[in-house]
Amino acid sequence: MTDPYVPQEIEPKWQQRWEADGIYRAVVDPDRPKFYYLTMLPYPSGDLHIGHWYAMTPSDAQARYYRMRGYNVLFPMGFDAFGLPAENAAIKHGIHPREWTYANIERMRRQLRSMGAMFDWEREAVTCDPEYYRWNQWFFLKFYERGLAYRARAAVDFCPSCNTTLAREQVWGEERVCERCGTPVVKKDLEQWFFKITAYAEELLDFSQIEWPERVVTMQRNWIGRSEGADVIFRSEEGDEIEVFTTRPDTLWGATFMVLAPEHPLVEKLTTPEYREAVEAYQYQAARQSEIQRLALDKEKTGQFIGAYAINPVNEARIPIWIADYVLMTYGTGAIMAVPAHDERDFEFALKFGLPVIPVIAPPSGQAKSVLRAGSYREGLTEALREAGFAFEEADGDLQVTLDEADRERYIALVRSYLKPGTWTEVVGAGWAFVFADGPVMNVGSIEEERRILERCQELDPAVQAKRTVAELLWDQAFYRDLLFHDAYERMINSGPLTGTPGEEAVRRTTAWLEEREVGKAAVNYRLRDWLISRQRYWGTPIPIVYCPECGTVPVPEEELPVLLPEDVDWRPTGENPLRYHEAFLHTTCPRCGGPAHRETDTMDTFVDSSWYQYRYLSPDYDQGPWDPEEGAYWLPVDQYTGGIEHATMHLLYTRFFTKVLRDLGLVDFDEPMLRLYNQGTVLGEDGEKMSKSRGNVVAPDDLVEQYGADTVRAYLMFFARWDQGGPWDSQGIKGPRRFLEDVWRLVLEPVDPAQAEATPTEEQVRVLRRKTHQTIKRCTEDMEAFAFNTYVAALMEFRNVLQEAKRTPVAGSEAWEEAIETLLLLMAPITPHIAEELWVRTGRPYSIHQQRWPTWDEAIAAEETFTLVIQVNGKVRDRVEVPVGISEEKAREIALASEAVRRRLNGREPKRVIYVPGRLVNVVV
RNA sequence: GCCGGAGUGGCGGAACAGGCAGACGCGCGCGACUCAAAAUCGCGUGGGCUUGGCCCAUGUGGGUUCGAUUCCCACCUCCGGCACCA
Repeated sequence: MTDPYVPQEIEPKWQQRWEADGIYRAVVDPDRPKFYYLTMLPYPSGDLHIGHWYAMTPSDAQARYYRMRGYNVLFPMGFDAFGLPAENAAIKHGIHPREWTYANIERMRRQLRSMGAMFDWEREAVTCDPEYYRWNQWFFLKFYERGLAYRARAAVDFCPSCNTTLAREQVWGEERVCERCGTPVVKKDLEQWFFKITAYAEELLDFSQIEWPERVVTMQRNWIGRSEGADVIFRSEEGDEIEVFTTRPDTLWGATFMVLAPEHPLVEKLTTPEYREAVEAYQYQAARQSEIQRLALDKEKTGQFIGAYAINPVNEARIPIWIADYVLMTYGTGAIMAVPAHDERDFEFALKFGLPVIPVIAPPSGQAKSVLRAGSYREGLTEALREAGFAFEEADGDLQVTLDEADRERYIALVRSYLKPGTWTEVVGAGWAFVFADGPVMNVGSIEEERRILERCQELDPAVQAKRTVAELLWDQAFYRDLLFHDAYERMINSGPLTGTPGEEAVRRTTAWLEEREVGKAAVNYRLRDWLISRQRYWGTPIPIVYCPECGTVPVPEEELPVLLPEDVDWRPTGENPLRYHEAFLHTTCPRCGGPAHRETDTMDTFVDSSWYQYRYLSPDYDQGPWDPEEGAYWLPVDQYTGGIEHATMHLLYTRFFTKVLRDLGLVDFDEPMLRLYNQGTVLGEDGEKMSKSRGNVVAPDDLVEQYGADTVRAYLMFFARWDQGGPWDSQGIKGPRRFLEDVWRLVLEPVDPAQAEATPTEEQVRVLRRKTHQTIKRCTEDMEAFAFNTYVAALMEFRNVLQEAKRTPVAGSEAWEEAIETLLLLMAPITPHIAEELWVRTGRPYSIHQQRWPTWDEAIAAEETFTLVIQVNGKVRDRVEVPVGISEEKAREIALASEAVRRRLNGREPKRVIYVPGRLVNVVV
């Protein structure tokens, strides 16, 4: 009797043996090609989650695969050990964050070992070790020297629950919640430290050197948000420069007002006394509004005139200055020129507040519209219009005419002679013309003209006396509405010297024109903001800065690093940073003048730690630099990185930025930290929802290992879904992989029936088995390369099914059988390393299976001899015939036409067409 | 609103340079073993019908094609990201 499969016994045994033998130790070996395989490091929360297993075990399988393929693979692990939970635990339970963190790390190391992964533990790095964060400080100083770390006062996002500021990337979604705890953030005006990631905005948009998922690339691209346009300098009447950024310099002549962000620094100065009160009220309300997250979804525009005017530099037009919260201080210059005719938001604003609209770009349709109001024209006009070929419709006596822009003059001439005295009509198209019966044709081409037209209309018609602008007057005619606003790139009109410039040249020529006159220049603007790294918390890396009353802001000298986090601190129940009250930490001497000074008490965002951990892993004990350059020269950069998508615009952006700075510091000689990236999906609870303690749908890996063994858990995680998709956990489904392992156990260990063992297999039996063996190697190899772990396991299961059959035939025990078993075990080694090793060694093969070469397949052996020729009639399968692989087209057609099913449908007729797809099918078209 | 991704049996999922839809697994049904149950083994398992055969089936409706889960158009639903970005 074969002993049963007891993973609880064999798994710890092999884990210890592998570790004792150091078989996963990766050392620099210039003779072998290296492969740096990295998976995101966990936060030591206390317990390994099934999500960690889901992230790490398929990565481990692939790392093992590369190893078997002959690469020198480095697969390290560490802990992202600074952060809030440790500090919250301290406040709540009185345990020091250090103690809490290191105890958790100890526990998680044990749990990680139970995975049976090939981590090289001698490379482990823990980010809260002073020997780690010392280098965070060192990098900070380097950044500071280069002007890449700076302190500034700014309106920043603050999480009231975490009691600290956050980077823009760490505020999520429409509700603007804290990435960590989900609490809505508030704005605060604070002095904070920033890393100047915007200096690398352009380079960060270049993804040409990395193979990353399109999804991540798109998210980063959108996050950086590059737009091209021009900076234009407007001036207040008093001469203050007001710079705006616009992507549409070609619409400059249509700027009829300016809008500043409510918190724009010039507002204070420009506001006239009679508007001061109203402006301050608006500013107060706007600030409050952003705190309430503007939850009211009505996007109704609000704003306030500040009493001042600006001069449009292209036409000297005097335009009012407003403030409104739809202009953001954080984008561009915090001020805009408003072109209501060609910007939807400005249009809405202008209509609401009665600001003039001047069209300066011809509409894309090339059409114009005109309304002749009932009673404003004499008899015979309809006939005349018809005769002249103008299309129109009658609506309540009004005539609504749609004409080609080219016919504008002809139309005006015709209509004029029919207008009754004291009336007018409009032509709205490329420009808006007013045709007065007893006066000139007037064009809405400037603010003055707009005024004059409005006044004249009001004189003639009391009904329009309440209208504040021509646009408002025209808006009343629903027929005109689609022509009053558009944002197409088209021919410029009403634009002084540039009138007539075609759409495709408009932006470029206007920009050149601005540059000549020195009132503007081409500019690129980014949505990306600098990375706010200050955190008002204890459990993080102290920022190595000292404030001296004499010398100001002074960096701590390199040789004084690390600035140690003091141990003996008093916890504040509010979560307020205890460093601020730690006298010994706070008070220091100025490194420059030796006088009394005090330390910066903010600590760094923990994303600083994870921005370069892949380098520290190489030599976690090295003290001459952040890492040993010799190790770096061999292992870097990371060849394959795996982890969750949630870091797309945080960690994954920061680490790219960091690497580019390190390159500019001369520390690395490449541009990108991770050449290839793959994002796994998420394991959901059995109810299909995100796993959470409150839902009670959490799956604990320790229990699963206890019940099924690590190999089963690994195999199931790789089998149950596509890795990049993830899906709900199924406590029934895990039985499949467990049965698979038990079947393999018996398949390999239970002796073959002597009757079969002694019998000689037929050539056919041998050929069929070997074919399956080689086909399986091929499938598994391709699946492994493609991260298709689910079909990889499926292929192994299929192989198992075939072997179970074969074991009952004389092929069992043959050479082909041995080849099959050996192959099976080798292919299982990356997925289920323990059972593979156990069976490998038990069958007398040399330890360790994890030091064997990956099997190769022979195409000739893997090749099928026959295939199922599908016979279709009109595209529907009607018959199937097994035929040799090399069958000629002629022969295939013959077989198909001879098929009973085909003959019945043909019914003596000739087929219309016969389509032959080699190796697949014949389709008879009747 | 904009930008991505996805909709396939009872369930998880296979198969897409256009060519046998449902690999593999779970579950379920029947049978064997058992006093019995579990475990295990064998067989079956998309739906329907007038069942030696035929019809319908890959979110919905169209289209291209000899042939569409795969390509094109429109729409619906779900998930993710962004959201007054000038």
